[in-house]
Amino acid sequence: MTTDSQTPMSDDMLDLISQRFRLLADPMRLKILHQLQAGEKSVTELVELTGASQPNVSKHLSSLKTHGLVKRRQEGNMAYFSIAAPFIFQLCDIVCDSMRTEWEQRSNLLGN
Amino acid sequence: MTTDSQTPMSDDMLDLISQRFRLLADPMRLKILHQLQAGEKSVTELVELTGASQPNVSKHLSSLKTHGLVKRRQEGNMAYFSIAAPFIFQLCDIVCDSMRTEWEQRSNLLGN
DNA sequence: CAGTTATATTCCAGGACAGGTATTTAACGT
DNA sequence: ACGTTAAATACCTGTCCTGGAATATAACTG
Repeated sequence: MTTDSQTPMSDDMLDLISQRFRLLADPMRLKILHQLQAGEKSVTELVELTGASQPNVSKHLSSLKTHGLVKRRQEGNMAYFSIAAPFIFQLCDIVCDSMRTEWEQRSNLLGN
Repeated sequence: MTTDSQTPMSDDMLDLISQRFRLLADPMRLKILHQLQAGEKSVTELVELTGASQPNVSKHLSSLKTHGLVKRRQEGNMAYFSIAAPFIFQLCDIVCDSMRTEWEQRSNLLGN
């Protein structure tokens, strides 16, 4: 299924979509998600891997969880987080590909 | 080609990707892009279609153009804008689909 | 129970950004 | 040249949001 380009999109829908994108519009959150792509991680692990402060990581994880992008599993003392919405990597792939093609076009303009 | 989940992503790359997402993380910009999906539009047309002020629309178009998402064509007195990066609609489609499936899951939980 | 470790939360300060108003620039018609 | 229309820019303000520091909560250990 694809988005209809004819019917105008409701403002509520636009808000929801932009909300989703805003969640991905932060380098630290992307970093966390990228680390989680390799598999489930505890908060402490993510703190070490990202170099961010523990409260900062916890806060980002909280918002990611609220919006359903990650899920949380508690085990004893610690909390393990993992990806709940694999589609985000499709999004990142599309963005990365678009940047690659742009760079290629630019280098072609310069090189030839 | 797909994003490598093994090698850590550089901070610069994460910044660039998040920048792209941030461009889509605004309802008004999404509205403008959605209108442009139907075809090239002048600034005045976009002002009418979106209900935003003219300076506001111009500013959004400016940032969209700077990041290569739209292109500008001048004709006499007026400026026509059109989509330069169709991949953004892939992104929106993926997000919309993800929201649809979430809602279906929720309604299933409630209904059954 | 006291101490320690892991995580979450609160509070605050600084920066980024969207929208409004006013103004400017540019191109057209008379 | 003047007036008008289209678009862009400058400036300001309020708001959102990120990150840091301190604190709170929760679970384990002895």
